[in-house]
Amino acid sequence: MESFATGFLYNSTSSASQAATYSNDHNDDYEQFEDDHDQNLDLIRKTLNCSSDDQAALDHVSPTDSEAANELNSATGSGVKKGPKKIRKPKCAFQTRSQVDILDDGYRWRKYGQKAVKNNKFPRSYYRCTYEGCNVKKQVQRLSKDEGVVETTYEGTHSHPIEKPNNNFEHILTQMQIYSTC
DNA sequence: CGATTTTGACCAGCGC
DNA sequence: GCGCTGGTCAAAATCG
Repeated sequence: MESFATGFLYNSTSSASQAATYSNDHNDDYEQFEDDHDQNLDLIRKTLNCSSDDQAALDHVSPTDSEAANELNSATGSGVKKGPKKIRKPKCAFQTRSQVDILDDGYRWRKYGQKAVKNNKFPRSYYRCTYEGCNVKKQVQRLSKDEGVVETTYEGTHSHPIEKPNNNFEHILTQMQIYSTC
């Protein structure tokens, strides 16, 4: 399996927006990164290191920003009902060029949903970390405009170490956790 | 047999 | 108010 980080999307700790450098209309931009893995990591570092006021608005993700960051009241509550207050969770997204949808990042995930999304022929999958007490979620979606690109959105912060620390993608995540506020 | 995936239903937010 | 859309639940099915 080979995967390349191709672009960071946004950090939703704020609602400010800026030019959608990595929007679907710029898929050609990915190609130049394929030969240079270090450059990919540098790109991630640069983007994650942006202040929380920076947010690349990706049109098919950002509209759900505010509500997607709800506190996980449902973990103990009765199903779909949500609490009265919204607590925004750190959320970051990036794109990878990969043959597979599921990037093995070393954590154990359980799929809890899948939805067809607008303007995309591929469904979006919803995963939750299975570690007890860890409420980290992620969304995985393949771009219809470029089937080789998988967009992964992480929400929350793991409260435990990686369970399978010998994967190639772990290195990228390690980099991300160092340089991001997520 | 426990863990995970699948999938239809439900709910909330938003725009019109 | 209504319809659309995204996010989640939970029962059933499947897997290891």
